[in-house]
Amino acid sequence: MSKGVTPRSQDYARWYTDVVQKAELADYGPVKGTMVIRPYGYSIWEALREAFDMRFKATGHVNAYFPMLIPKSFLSREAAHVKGFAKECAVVTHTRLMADPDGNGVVVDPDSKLEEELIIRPTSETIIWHMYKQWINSYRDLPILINQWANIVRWELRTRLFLRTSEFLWQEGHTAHATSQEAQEETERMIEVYREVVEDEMALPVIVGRKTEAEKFAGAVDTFTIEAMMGDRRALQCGTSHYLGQNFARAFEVTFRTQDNDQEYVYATSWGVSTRLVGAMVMAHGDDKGLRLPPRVAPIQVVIVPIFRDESRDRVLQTATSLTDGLQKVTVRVKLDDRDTVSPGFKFNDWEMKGVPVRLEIGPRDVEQGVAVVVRRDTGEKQSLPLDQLAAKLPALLEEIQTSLYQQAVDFRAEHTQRPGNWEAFKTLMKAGGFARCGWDGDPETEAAIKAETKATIRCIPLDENPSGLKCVYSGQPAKYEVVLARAY
RNA sequence: CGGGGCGUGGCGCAGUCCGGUAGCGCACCUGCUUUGGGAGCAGGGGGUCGUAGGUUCAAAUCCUAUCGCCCCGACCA
Repeated sequence: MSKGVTPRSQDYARWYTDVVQKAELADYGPVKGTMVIRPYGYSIWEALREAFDMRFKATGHVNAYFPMLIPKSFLSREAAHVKGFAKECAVVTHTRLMADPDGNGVVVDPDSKLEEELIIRPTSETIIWHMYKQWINSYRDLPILINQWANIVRWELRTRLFLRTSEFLWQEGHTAHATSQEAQEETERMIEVYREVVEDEMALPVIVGRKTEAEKFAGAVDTFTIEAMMGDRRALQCGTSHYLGQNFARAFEVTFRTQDNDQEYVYATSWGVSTRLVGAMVMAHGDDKGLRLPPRVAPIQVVIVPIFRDESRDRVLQTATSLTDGLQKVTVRVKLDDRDTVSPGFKFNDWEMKGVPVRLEIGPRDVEQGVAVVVRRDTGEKQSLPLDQLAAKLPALLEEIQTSLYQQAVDFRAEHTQRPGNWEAFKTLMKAGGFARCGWDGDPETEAAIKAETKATIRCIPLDENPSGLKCVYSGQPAKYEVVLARAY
């Protein structure tokens, strides 16, 4: 492995790819656009999944699993939805392979062609609503609050590890309600859950808002989003929650009897976050030494690197081992790196690349004095602390690092967010990179023109918008909305 | 799908113009010395040069075909 990563300032895209691979988060799969999530990357995903899952359950949801293969006909039900996904669906046409009659290898058995082709889910709305039709008869059957953790496939052209791959892992919540109001409350409840996890656990500040007509989910009435700023000042959509109205209920003919014995279509929501969030953490917190993980989701919070010569080996390792045991008792996720095959210097760099929040160095001198060198990954700051105080002090230090990473991200975003007063200032900002908060006249043509001229999109209409007195940054007309614009991933 | 580029040990590349014993760096293995910021030295293993034809005494190199991949332009968590 060559040393280090490409500096961010030199080539941000390459820096990202370098970090993902060198921190052993993921690797490329053999099929274009596919990704192997390696154990270290997967354990980060597990931490995120746990943080979300406990909150889903606390808000009344249950997990279930629906099939990956979907009859092709299901996709022709909801017009807008089809339009959104048809172009990127993988299709299963045959069910068998056979030995190649002309020589080596295998070929598709032409006799195994399916009568109805199957598609691999690009999202599960259709199959879930097919099932909901069978499960819902009465208002007594509502609400249904189901979530599933699954993989999905979208045949993407331009792919990047975690950010956009042909197959990815995610969570999709699909709920059915008796009233529009209840479904809308659910939509907003879940975007708030997303905000909480991303900000509190991932230390990543987000802007909560609604998507414009052009940017919302195919088939949704209303889409809520959380948007974060990455290290190159571009925006990344980190999670979405959709109010689907009765669109899917109509498409799949899901009706229920009300208390008054009327027949009505069910109201729906869906919401999801994906492994893209792992990429978001890399890009939001990483530096030229690699990853910087927020302690709450770091698979390893504290790594202990022993430093010894032959004659001091036993003493140092004994101290390091008992320190490891002691810290594990205060529920710090700690790892003793006792590898004999690499040097301490290599380990320092290795764990910095992997973003471990705190490193403890223990050498012969430290053992003599009963101390350890404590190094923060976020600031690089070093200090010596007595061994017997570590168990008491480390939990607080980890919380401090968590807060510090969040604050650094908040400050960075603030530095690169402006309110451009005119079109020229806006263009300059978009070219330099950053978030623009400004007025929009609400016209889709204006939105399209802005995108065509600057590649910037309306990331969202923030919940705390206030358009009064604002003018549209493009047309100069009175603003109908206050929006956040940026170039996005 | 339009434009540009590349296929040579695990990874990154040189060699191709001008045919003549397949090389370099990293990684890997063994040994010794090392270990407080990516250790040093010595030795070692590993490639039918994307594939298939052709030209030639001889092809990584020339010719033809073919496959695959990457980058840039219209969509997306």
